[in-house]
Amino acid sequence: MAEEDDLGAPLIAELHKPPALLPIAQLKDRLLYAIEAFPVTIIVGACINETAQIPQYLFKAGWTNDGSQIAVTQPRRIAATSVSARVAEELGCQLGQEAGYSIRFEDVTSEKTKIKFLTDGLLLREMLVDPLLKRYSVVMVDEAHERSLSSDILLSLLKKVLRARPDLRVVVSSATLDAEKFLDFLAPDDGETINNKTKEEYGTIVSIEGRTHPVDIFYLSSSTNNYIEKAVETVMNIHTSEADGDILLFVTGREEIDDTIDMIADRIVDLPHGSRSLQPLPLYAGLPTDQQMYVFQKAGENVRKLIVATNIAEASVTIEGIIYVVDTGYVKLRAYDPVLGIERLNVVPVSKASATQRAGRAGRTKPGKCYRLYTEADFEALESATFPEIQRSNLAPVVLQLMNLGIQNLVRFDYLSNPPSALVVRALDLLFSLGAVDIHGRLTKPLGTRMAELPLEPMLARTLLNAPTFGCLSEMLSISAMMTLQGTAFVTHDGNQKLLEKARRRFAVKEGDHITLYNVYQAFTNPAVGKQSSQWCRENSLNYKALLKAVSVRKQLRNYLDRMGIQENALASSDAIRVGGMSMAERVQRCLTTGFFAHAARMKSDGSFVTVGGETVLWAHPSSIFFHRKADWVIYHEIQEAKGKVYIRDLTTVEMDWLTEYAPEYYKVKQK
DNA sequence: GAGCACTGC
Repeated sequence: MAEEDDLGAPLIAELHKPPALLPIAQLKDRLLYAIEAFPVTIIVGACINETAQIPQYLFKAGWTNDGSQIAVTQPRRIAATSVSARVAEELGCQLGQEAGYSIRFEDVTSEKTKIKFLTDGLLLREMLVDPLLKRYSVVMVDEAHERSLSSDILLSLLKKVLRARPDLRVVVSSATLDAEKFLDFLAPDDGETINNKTKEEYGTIVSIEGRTHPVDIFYLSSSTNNYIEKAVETVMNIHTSEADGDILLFVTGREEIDDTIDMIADRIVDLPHGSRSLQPLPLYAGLPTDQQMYVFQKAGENVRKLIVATNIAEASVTIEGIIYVVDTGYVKLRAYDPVLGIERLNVVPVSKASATQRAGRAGRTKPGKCYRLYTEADFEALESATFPEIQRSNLAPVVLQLMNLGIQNLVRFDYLSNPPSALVVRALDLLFSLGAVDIHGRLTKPLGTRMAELPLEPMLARTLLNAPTFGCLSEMLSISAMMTLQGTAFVTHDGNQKLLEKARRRFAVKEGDHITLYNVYQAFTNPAVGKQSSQWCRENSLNYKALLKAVSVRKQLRNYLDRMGIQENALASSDAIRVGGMSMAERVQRCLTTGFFAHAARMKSDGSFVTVGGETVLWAHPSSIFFHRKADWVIYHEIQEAKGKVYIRDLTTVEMDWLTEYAPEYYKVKQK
């Protein structure tokens, strides 16, 4: 590997030091002691084994004898279900008995359940009805180092709960590096006490690092300015000179995956006859499930798999048989511009934690090798952990949820990492303009609390809650459910984009994308048309799994509204809105305006759009029916920048008068 | 004119 090549940057090895292993029995005793003695225990370096074992230790040590439960939160549904299944097996019980899981749409628990795995987002929802989490004696937050929005918020709230409940035990599981930060955050400051405990008495760190196979790390001797070319080079070198074992290559997105696979395909042709072949396979979240399956199938005789993946392979998806990891050192991360309200996807260097996680993917079954396409000095210069999501997201949904939990002052809230105040202010502004927050900064009742309860972003929640007034509740339920699919409804089954566009045209209407998606939902669920079948989806370039999800989401939304006592035909509540002779399309268009007035734009003669203030040039996303058609005023669901161009997605035509009619305050201010 | 990193309720 270390030979000079055209790119002038050979890979050099870092000497590998075998880690010391802590005997499992000793680990158990230390953990049980720590959790007994300290309200807060931070566990460093636990992998799947420990995540499954620790709650069982606690269960067997009597932490649920008083009838309470142990909660283990996960950032992803798949982890909650798979780890709970494993624990149930180890306990020798049926899943849903002593061990179970609870995720959105699926509650596999019973009165007997003692160990409950759930997503961190769902535990946050539980806090609405049980703010002190009284049913749990221990809450374990797994994968805290990922710094997801919900696990960060959960830790803030747990910090408060701990002060009110000296009996509660919080266990935070993190991969290396950040342990001190979590402990500092949850424990009292130096010299202070909480429930009569000093910082030293309040929490402890237990380290169980190094239980996987060793992975040799190689770095470049000098940086490269074309990591894709270097990646192709490295992959080919591994393939021709290293022993058996599949390769996992991390790049940043779909386009890079396609490019890389094309380049590899060109190089494969040059391989000598009779040599082992290389099979490149793409893996990214947007890939339809049937195509993702190839990645998990064993390669044929004399074939080496090369999986070219996004970050999905870093933690969400695990592939057996990976011995070699090639890490370009980059990732695509979301950034939110609070001034323009635009989301961006930026390619940025990974964090040390990410790089370590990526390398670890090579050592799951036996010792492996990781090739980092950057220098050791570059690695040392990386941020230790990924920038927390709370510092780079649209915070309107979070702010709404926190207010509904009784948090009044969002600026002074005790965050694990403070979000930039511009993000908080922007969120409050939006919530105010939607009527969820009053002039005093308090959540309104019932509108604000209802919006917070719905599992929808605020603008969509507001729209749905307005639907009865326009006599289009049923339609808006379907549209809301389809919007949660985030553009995944249509899909190419064989890479044929033309078929997809043809299919889209079959459902398209002149009013725009929302009603087009409504037509898709109607057709899919119609017993005489789509019959909720995968076959029909295939024929219409539709994503079967996504549409099934829409059906579930719609049911759930319907349940929420039923519980709120919201039904169709609440027309009498507002005689200002005359919907009598109005077409259903117009009712939906007007209703959408009441939630998305802040996302209004007008098409210019060149086909681009401008916002009301006229400061930004926008383009219809290629998936919109207005990519090709003319329009005047529209509202859009989402705005995102890609490659320097700002795209708006999911557009529906509106009349300018509706904007001032339904949002007079908002447009009065804007026009000054 | 030509495109979503990844999760979650």
